Amino acid sequence: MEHNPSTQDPVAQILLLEDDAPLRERFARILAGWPGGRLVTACATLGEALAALGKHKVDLLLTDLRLPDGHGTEAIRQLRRLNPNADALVISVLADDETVLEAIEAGAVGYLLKDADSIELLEAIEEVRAGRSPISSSIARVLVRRMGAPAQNPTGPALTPRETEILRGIAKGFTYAELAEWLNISHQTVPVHIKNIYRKLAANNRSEAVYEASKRGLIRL
Amino acid sequence: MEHNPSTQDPVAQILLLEDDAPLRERFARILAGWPGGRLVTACATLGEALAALGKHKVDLLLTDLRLPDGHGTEAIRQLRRLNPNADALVISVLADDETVLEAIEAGAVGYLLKDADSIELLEAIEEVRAGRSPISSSIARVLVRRMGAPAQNPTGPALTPRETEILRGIAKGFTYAELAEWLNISHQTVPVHIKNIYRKLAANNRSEAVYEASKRGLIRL
DNA sequence: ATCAATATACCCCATTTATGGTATGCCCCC
DNA sequence: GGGGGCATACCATAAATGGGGTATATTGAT
Repeated sequence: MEHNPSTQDPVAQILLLEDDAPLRERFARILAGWPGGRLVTACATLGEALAALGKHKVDLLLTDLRLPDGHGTEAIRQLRRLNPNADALVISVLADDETVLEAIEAGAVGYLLKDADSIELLEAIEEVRAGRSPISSSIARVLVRRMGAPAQNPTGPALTPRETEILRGIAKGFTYAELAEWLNISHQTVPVHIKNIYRKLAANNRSEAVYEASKRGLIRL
Repeated sequence: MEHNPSTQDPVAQILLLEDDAPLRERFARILAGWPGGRLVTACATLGEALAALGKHKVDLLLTDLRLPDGHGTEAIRQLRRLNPNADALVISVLADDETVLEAIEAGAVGYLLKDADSIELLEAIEEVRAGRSPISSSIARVLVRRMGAPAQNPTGPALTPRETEILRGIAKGFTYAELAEWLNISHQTVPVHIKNIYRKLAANNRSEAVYEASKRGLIRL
């Protein structure tokens, strides 16, 4: 994640999307007194935000997720369609896996949980602008759980080392013959392992096996 | 990630693994004056740590990654083999994707970058014990980049909507016939799309296509 | 000492894929 | 109004795969 100061506007054009009026105004006040960015608009609804995104160049979107007329991820998606270099920072009370993952997938690079200790908004914005990802620790846990240690908690039957090797080979598109040569075994033995893999993964063919194994964290792509 | 106070020892048994003597001692001193945990041992090498893990019950591992005789992820793996409920918190200067992902995969739930502002060790430990994931923002960016918005930054040639649909079907193991029925098109048309997919992804068969597409973020598994 | 799991090897055959063509209708953009 | 990209459809054939057997050697655990 290179940062090129020449293409990076030193003063960020900020769009704020937050339906709670007191909070929105609080954020707006904080931003008003901050030289690092300019608040383009403060919106209370998704509709307003989508309209505003069409009218103004926005570098940074600060957004809530649960909105009266839709979901903040829509604003994130629209932002990144219009300007792939723009960043989105989520500020939400929602912390369930699905919501968090959807926001990250939509393109959010930061995610602050709206709770407890007052949010260090400007600090987080600076982090984002510097190419880092400020994320509340509860939210980070979702990502860690999602990415991490699936090898320790395999969902179904475990694959033997040999099977894992072969599975990796399959994922890379090797044919039976190539796998046999690669592993220095008979081209007759390869399908045996593969059949066992299919049984364990409840798959019926190569691509489904790759899909299943990847979903279960047995291989990393 | 439920937290059950009854099975959670209120006083964490902590193993510290850090090869840099001054830092190790600094951490040890911090832990010594902290009622929330007990420092079982402070190790300087992977070997010592692996031995210590065999001898003592450890709830929390604080570890560096680059060690004179190996990699801290090995200690994490060993820890989690012995006690799947134990947590690992990485403290390292390393921030490259591969290192970070390997540590998370090994089972680390927190990752503090050893830099700049003095590490808030106790705060981070408390976060970990509370089931959260303290992660430095530079490190979090690695996770976000890995999980997020690849659809916005497709690496190679883009797939058409139809191709994407078919690719998803392939990943799920559908045959040509099933795909044709699913999409209500001729079973003759399916291979045409698939050929185009192969060309765009530089793949030669189904599993390689799934592998490539997943790596490029064109599909999410 | 035995059993279970793993890895190895071979055979057969129906089904599925991969690859090469050619061709038409649609829609959008310049 | 023509060009480009997309989706559609068909044909033919060689290669690869999937599923069914059976069998042996090794190894680690009981």
